[in-house]
Amino acid sequence: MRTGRPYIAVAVRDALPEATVRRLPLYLQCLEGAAGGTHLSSEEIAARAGVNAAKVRKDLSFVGCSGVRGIGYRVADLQAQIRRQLGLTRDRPMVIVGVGNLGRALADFTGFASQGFRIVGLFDVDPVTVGTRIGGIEVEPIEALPAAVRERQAVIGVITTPAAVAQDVADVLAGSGVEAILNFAPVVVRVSPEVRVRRVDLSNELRVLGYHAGRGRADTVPE
Amino acid sequence: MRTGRPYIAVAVRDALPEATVRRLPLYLQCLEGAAGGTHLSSEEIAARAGVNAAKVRKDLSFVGCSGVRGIGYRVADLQAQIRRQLGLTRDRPMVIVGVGNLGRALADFTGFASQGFRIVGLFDVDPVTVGTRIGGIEVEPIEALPAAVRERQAVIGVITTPAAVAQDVADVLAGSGVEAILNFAPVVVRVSPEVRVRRVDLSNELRVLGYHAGRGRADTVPE
DNA sequence: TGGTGTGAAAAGTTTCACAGCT
DNA sequence: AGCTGTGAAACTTTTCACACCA
Repeated sequence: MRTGRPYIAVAVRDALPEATVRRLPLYLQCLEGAAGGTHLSSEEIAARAGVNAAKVRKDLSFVGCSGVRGIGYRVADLQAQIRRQLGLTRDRPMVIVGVGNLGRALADFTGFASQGFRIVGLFDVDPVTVGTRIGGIEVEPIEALPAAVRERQAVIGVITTPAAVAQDVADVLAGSGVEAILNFAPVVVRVSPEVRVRRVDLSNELRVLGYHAGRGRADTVPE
Repeated sequence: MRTGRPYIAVAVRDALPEATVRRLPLYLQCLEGAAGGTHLSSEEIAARAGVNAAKVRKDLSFVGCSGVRGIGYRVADLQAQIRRQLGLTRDRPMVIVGVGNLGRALADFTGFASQGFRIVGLFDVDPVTVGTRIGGIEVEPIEALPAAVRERQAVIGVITTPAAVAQDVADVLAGSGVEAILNFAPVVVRVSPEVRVRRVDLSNELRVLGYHAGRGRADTVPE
C-alpha cells in the first residue's frame, strides 16, 4: 500500500502505482506464453517474469485480483483483468509518423491489433516511400496527417522520424487532437500538458547497459 | 547522497544510483543539442530534459560535478564527465542478432560509433539476408555467431530476433562470452547472473501509454 | 544576485514475514 | 499443505529549502 497515507478504501478504481503499470504488460506476456494448467501461483509468474513473488502479489492485488489461496491465480481471469485495467479492451486508433526501419518494424508488428492498437495511418515525407504498402496500409504524405488524425479519430501518435523534425511532428499530432505520443526520436519534445508523452530511446538503453557492462571487467581505465 | 548511510567520502568511484544512470544519457543528449554559451544552469538543463532542477543537480553531484555557483555547469566538462562515468570513452565491440526491420534500424544508426559502440557483426538465419550489407557490414549466417563473438571480443549482444528463438540466441551469446545483452524480443530470457540483461519491449511501451491515455489524463505531468 | 551543493523530509517502491483462507 | 493478501520495515528516489559561494 502507499506508505504514509492511512490506506485508501476504494483502491481498485484508483490509479495504479506507476511501477505496477510498467510491469503489468510483462505479466500479461508471461501469461500468454504459459501453456498448461488453468492456474499459476505468484511464484510461477514471478519466475517467468524475472521478478520477486511478493511484488507480483502486490501488483495483482492492485488490479483487483482473482487469486485463490492454496491454488494460485486463474490465468484466464488474470489476463482479462489486466487487459481491462490497461485499457487493452478498447479500440485505440493510432498513427505512425516516419516510415524508416523503426516505423516499419512497428507497422509490421501484428500483435498490436489484438491489443486494441489499430494502425489507421502511416506517414512519411519521402515521395518514394509514400504510396508503398506496409502490412496492408498505404503510406501517405505527411501533409495528410492532421486531417487523417481528426477524421480517423486517432488517439495515439507514434513518432519514428529523425530527431530534427520530431518536435514539429509532435506539434501537429497534439494540435490534431491525439491523447498520447510515443516518441522514438532521440530528443525531448514539449507539448501541452494534456497530451501524454513517452520517450523511448534505443541508443540510451545501450548506454545504460554499457555502464553496467563496464563494471564487469576492464574496470581500471585511465581517466 | 544515498539516504540512511552516513556519507561515503570517496563517492566518485562508487556505483551511481540506478535512477541517475538512466538519466545521464538524457542529459548528454540535451547538452549535445545545446548550441550557444559555454555554461548552462541546472534550471536550463532541467528544462531541456523535462525534469526537475534539483534532480539534475543531485545527479550531477554524483558524477563528480563541475558546477560553478552563480554561473552554472561548463558544458564541455560536463559532457566529458558524463561520458567517462558511462564508459562511453571505451571501445565496446557489439554484435546484432536478427536483421529484421529493428535490427536494421539499429545497424543503420550511426550515432553508436562515436559513443564507443562498434558493431562488429550482424547475424541472421535467412539465407536471402545473409550476404547483404547494412551500413557497410555484411550479414553473416547465425552459425558464425559464437566464433565471431570470441574472435572479435564482442562484449555486448543485441537480440532483435523473433521471441521464439531469443532464448537460444541469448544462450549462445552468453556462452560465447558477452558481458551484456540488450533484448528487444518480447520475452524474458534467462542467462547466468554475470551477464547483464536489459529488455526493451516496444509494444509494452505502447501499452503503458495506453493506460495513461485511457484515463483522460491526470495530474502528474512530467514537470 | 543567481545558482550550486546538500541535509532533511516526503513520496514511492521493494521485500519480508506471517496471519488466514481453501 | 500451500498460497494469497497485506501490514510493516527497509530501501530508493524525488523534492524541498536554504546555507554558502562566485
